[in-house]
Amino acid sequence: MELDKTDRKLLRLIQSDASTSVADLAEQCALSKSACWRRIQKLEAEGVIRQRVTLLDPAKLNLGLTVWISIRTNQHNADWAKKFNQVVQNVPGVLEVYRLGGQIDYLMKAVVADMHDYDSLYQQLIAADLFDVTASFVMEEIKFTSALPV
Amino acid sequence: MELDKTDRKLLRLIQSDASTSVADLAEQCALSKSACWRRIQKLEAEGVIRQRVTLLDPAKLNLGLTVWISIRTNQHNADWAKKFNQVVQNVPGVLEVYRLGGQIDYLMKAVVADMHDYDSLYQQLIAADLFDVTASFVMEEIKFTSALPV
DNA sequence: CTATATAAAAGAATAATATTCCACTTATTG
DNA sequence: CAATAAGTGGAATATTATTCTTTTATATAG
Repeated sequence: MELDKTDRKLLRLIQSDASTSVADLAEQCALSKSACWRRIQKLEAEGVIRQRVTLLDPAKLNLGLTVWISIRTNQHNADWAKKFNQVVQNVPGVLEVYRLGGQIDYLMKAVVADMHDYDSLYQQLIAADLFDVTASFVMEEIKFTSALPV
Repeated sequence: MELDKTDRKLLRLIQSDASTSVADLAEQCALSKSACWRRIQKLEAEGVIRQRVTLLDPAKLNLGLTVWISIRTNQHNADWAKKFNQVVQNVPGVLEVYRLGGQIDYLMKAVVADMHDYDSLYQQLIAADLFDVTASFVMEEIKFTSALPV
């Protein structure tokens, strides 16, 4: 499962555009169509390639406000964690949740239409019994990519 | 540019799998192939659909450590902002950067192999003259989706 | 060094899918 | 109601993915 230079090039290309044809990829990677195709299959089978997704414009869907929510809790037990998990998985608008090391216990990304919409999301969250919640609203998206450096 | 129920269903489907065939999508949305295809084209033209990307597994690419970096600055001027922008755009491993309202000025997501790798990223960043930098390492990814609620 | 085995490659053949085209239906407007 | 526009489904065509076969390269034993 070692990735050579060609695998990496292939990954770089498909990361930024999942709809490029195998023929195009093959040409750019100096491979035949079939060799290129086999490499892609292999990368999928190995799990290097996880998923092909379509990215939408949040603003066009009336989700113009992105908010980062820092959470601290005083409930460090399995039951609470389970409940918290349940809540965040089921609240639409919550896109990402991370458990962190350090001061902040959890970091969460959510998209909402406006402040009023945020408030209703906030109300849903505190049902999970949080200790300290701090919201920071996104003023500007300076960089946003899903492309890992390969 | 109003989205009806069928558009929304279509968007939900392609958000989680960009490789579904038009025929499959058409069936699931109770449309003919050509009607379905035309809707997709329209959504692309309108900019609702932004991009189709391939998501890779960071761990398989030796990028097993995700870090969230909070930044405060005392340089609130255009020159500094421009320089900061330049730096973050060009450092690979930095995937996302947001300018926030509130205590924290900027929030940044980066992927690295390990602590040593993080240190070298940190060194590159402070070249941009930052006031206060706090790193929080991701212990667990509890939720991670690019699918907006439509 | 050659013979042979193994793996990988290219290119042709086929299957699947996307895209276009056209005849027809359904809504809209004066 | 007629006229027009907009949209639809299904067949025709073009493009692309996938499989298959033949060839080429690579490694290894003798």
